[in-house]
Amino acid sequence: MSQDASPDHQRLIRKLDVASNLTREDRTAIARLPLISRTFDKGEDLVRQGDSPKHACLVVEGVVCRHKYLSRGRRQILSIHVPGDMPDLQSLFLDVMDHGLATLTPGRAVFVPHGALRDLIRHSPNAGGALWRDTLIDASIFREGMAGLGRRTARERLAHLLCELAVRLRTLDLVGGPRFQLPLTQSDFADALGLTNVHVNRVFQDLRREGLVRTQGKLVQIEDWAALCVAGDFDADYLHLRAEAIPPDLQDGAPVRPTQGQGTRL
Amino acid sequence: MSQDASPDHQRLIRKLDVASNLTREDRTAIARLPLISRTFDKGEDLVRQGDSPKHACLVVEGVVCRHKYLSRGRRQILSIHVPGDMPDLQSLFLDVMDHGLATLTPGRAVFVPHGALRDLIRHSPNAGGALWRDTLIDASIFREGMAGLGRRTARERLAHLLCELAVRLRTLDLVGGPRFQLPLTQSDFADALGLTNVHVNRVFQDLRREGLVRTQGKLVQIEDWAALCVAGDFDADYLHLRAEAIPPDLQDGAPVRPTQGQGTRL
DNA sequence: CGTGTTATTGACCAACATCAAACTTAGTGG
DNA sequence: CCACTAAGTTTGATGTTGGTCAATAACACG
Repeated sequence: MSQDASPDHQRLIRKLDVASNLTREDRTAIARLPLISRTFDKGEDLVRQGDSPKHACLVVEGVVCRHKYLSRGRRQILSIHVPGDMPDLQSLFLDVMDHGLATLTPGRAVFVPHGALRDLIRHSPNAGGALWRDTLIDASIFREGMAGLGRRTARERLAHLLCELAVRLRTLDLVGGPRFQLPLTQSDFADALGLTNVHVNRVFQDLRREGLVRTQGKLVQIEDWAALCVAGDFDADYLHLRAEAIPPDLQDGAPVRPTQGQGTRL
Repeated sequence: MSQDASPDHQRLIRKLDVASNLTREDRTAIARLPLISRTFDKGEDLVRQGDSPKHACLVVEGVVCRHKYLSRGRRQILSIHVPGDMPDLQSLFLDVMDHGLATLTPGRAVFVPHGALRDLIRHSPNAGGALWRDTLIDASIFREGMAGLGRRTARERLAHLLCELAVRLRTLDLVGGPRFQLPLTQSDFADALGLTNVHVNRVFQDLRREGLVRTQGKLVQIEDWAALCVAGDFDADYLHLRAEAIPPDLQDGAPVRPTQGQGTRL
């Protein structure tokens, strides 16, 4: 790890390290990024649809989501972000935000000027690759989200989301074990899963009754990791984690999906 | 346009030009990419989930889709690709395919070795940026897809998809006007929209009855662009097209969505 | 202790799925 | 040019998941 990196820089380094290999030089360069810190209440907008931000946002405390509003007040949460994530990195190349960024809990974010990121990319192509790769993993998570919203049942969707969050929190060292806690409301889950809060509530009751999870208020604890993976049809491949970054306690449990083909086709 | 670029190269240049500004040098560099051509029947796999391709695929004829298979034979089409698209560009940085690539019609694709693309990125950072931007627009389309699958009705989803395809085909000069033809089956639409073919059929009948579209066999013609945009809650912003690339005949009709904020927030 | 948020419950409903059959259309070969 | 076939479209009857609405209960926080 870089010796002189601030805790906020460390978060970013750790995040990129989970999916890409960073050199010592990359870390040093990242540690030099200027960061502008700002705290947020729950439910605040960090960036709004239609904005043209000049900074990229790095979450350092709390939970943030990307979301879209549709006609008739409908809302879809596109992704949920935890400390280390850069949820609007795409703004570096896409001038106008096609979605908004909002907090789901109180928290803190730091903002990196686009110019500084461009310099980083220019001078450290490898770190630039890590950033590109991060945006590609983002897209992969969206794809998995599409598959879920399009074809999975409510129960599968909820179980799958819980599995995903468990893995992501765990790989970022944000929680101690497969039992993690996440302060989201059932309405938040509903907006993320394309369901209503009422139905999310009922599905949560099912999962509790079957002993897969436990909830206390807004906190969720996974009780039976393997069963939850099965219930959610969960396979972590789409997160594209480096093998070394996957915590051992989460490595099995993911059902082996029948691979449809091996080897490269020209 | 580059003088010495092959028609296949031209397709790619045109595609990147729709969203990014390419310099003359970029075009020349792109025109030098080695391409390996291959024709395909309908329903063939170009790349499979789990593969680790060493080439990126550029569609030059026909229609291709990215898709995922889930348990119990369920399938979700993630995106539909037309000539000019590079549907697995992400494989440049993500080693293992988290989804498959298959043809929906007979067609032809050319394959670009990853090495050649890496060279291009290294020597033409601007062209590299255009590629990165292309993958980011990809992600934006996924986000819009998530919002649709999660929160839009069957009717809105179908209308929206037709609008999107119309704009993309039009900006790539693949069709002459807002009335375009697309040889997809209703089952293809169903897999893309998270519906059943039966229900897609019924929604198509509604749209025809109301005079929004016309179908003959597998061909779809848009009859009332403005009304279809309204029916699909369609706003092309998420495609992140350069203003100059938007064909005039499609510029209006998209409903103005109330912007929720202006200006950059720090 | 009050007040606003979140969770829970129940009755009822709508959109879309399922299943199965019939009908069209586009090719294909004789 | 016609019969044959396979793929795709259309229709109807029926079932299920999850939505809607509205009220109540449980918390959390000042």
